[in-house]
Amino acid sequence: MKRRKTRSTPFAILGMLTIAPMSGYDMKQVIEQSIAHFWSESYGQIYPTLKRLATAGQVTRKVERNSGKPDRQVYAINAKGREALTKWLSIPAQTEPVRNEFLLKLFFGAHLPSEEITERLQEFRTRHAQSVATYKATEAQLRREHANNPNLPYWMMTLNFGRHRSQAIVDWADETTRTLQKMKSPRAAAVGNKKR
Amino acid sequence: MKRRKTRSTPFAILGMLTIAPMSGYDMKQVIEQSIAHFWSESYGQIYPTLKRLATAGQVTRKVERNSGKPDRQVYAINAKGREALTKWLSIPAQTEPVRNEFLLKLFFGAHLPSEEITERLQEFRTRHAQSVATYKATEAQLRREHANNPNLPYWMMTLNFGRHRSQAIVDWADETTRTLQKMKSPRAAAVGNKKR
DNA sequence: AAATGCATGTAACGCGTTACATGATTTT
DNA sequence: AAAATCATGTAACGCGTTACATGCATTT
Repeated sequence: MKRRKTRSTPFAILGMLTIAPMSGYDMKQVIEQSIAHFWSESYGQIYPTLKRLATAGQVTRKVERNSGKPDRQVYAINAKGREALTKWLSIPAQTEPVRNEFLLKLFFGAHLPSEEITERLQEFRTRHAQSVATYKATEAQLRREHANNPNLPYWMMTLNFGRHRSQAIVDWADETTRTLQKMKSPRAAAVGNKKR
Repeated sequence: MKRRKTRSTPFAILGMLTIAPMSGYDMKQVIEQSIAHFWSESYGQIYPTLKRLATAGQVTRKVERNSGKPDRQVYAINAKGREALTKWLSIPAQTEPVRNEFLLKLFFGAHLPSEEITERLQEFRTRHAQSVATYKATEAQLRREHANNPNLPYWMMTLNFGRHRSQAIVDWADETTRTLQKMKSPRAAAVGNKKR
């Protein structure tokens, strides 16, 4: 009677097909250019899942023959698929267990020289500062290229989420860098000052 | 020659043992009270891993016999274990693939009534607002109870991280709620106003 | 000549969660 | 009387990634 994981992969794939019919190969690229900042799928998931969805009658498959290039198996979502997707969408998302290796290492930071921590922190900050820039650029691009797309508001919301979060992390990193500086400076050692 | 995942579980466990020697059972509780906001381990991982670490000579095991209660297998980290941990800590954390079901559902929000989205968003906001409160409380508690612990600064950093991130999410949720309100109000439909 | 892109798929592997098994003691 | 806590462990299962296999066309 325990809660079982709602394997979300088939629904992620159904969702992608509501944007446009596409092949497994396409889908990998589209995912990387749209939801990569909060979702990922590998070919090893995509191809078998598309097949299973076709068997379940939630998507239809059409073979596109191309001269030279391999055949493309193009999938499209149907009414049954849309129904299944909508049903799943209306179930509140359960919070999945978080695992952040960076924080884990920071938690045990006392076992490393603080210069090294500072370095890692800077790398981390840089990554997220770049993310903020990317989010902004993508927002502008989407507004231009999909102005009348009914999905646009929701796409913007997820981008906005990423931007807010990354910006918060940048701010935290700067604050933490200052903390580390203070820890290194002699003033901070006022209490336990045994040497000198 | 491809990058393989650095299974971090054994190192998380070694790290926990630097705080204090403990049993597998203890460790589960300690993890839940300390790093749960960015890390989790199940018994199914902890027990076998402790055994393997003992075989590898990175931890030592002592049996504590108790009247009535079952024996406790208490593990402690040794020099070899510390070495392995430090080595792992100095490797920059690779960014693991993110998967956020909430954002995935929001991304496909156009398929749901916007009232439902608003509801989910509010639940989400509440969860993170509570997190912020918990982070603050935990920070105060740690400052009191572990004032002279050399790990304290690093523990605070991870808590701070969580607080910043959750606060950013709360802010984003409020902003997004306003966006949803505007979408519902008739003014916003100015462009595509076909009916009426 | 070698690498990259297009395109589909399977097999192997690893990690992690959940369920199950056991059993005494303490709390509700 | 039932449920929760203490305590350890294994087995089964599922999901997801990575590696492998194939092969033509195009780009470097």
